[in-house]
Amino acid sequence: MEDVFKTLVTELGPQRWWPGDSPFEIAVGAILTQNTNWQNVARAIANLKQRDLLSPRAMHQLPFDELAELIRPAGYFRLKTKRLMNFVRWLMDRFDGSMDAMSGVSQSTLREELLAINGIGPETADSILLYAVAKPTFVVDAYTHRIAVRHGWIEPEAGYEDLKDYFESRLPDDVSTLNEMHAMLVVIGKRFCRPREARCDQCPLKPFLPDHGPLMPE
DNA sequence: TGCCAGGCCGGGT
DNA sequence: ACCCGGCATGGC
Repeated sequence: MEDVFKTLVTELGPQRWWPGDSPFEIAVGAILTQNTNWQNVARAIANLKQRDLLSPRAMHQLPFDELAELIRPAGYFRLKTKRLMNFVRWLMDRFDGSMDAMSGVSQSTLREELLAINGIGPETADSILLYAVAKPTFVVDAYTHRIAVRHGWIEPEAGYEDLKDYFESRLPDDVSTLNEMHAMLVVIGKRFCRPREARCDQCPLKPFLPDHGPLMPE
């Protein structure tokens, strides 16, 4: 996996993720991008930013319908409005709206608390932990799963925790590595590992394919 | 034109 | 402990 990491860095260069100017913006993006194209999320975030609503306090006071209308481009907008408000309510109650204050709590405790919020699952929680709070955790997503399965690293039935364990046990436990690794896997996924296409000819990770048999689309 | 995008929840087996 | 339908917009 170290070789995979080095290969990706050589091919892609550092990604400097997550796109976003503040920890709160990153957390909002993590919720909005659930099963959604980032381009649509960017629109929603631009709407919020334009009105100076991209802060915990401002969003906390925003009426449901107004928030819903602004994030509409991100899809599932009524659902995501609830999820954003759940998160912001927790952030205000627990940390007085300060994302920075989150780093004073242990990773495992913070993860449990995030998972207890309705609308925040394992990927969103880990994204916030890694990219907004700088806790060393690996983020699993659809690309991670697809790439790992297609390269024969793990069985197709593998769940979130299986994949998380797979990568974490093979990578150093530091924020910058886990950050870059996930970011680079997403780039690879978008570029070379589309669904329905088993052809990974152009993929820089091709040398790391197992030599036992053809690739099956998950 | 359908398929897809950086999931998660709730109800039913 | 899984399995599935629902949730919604915009680009290709």
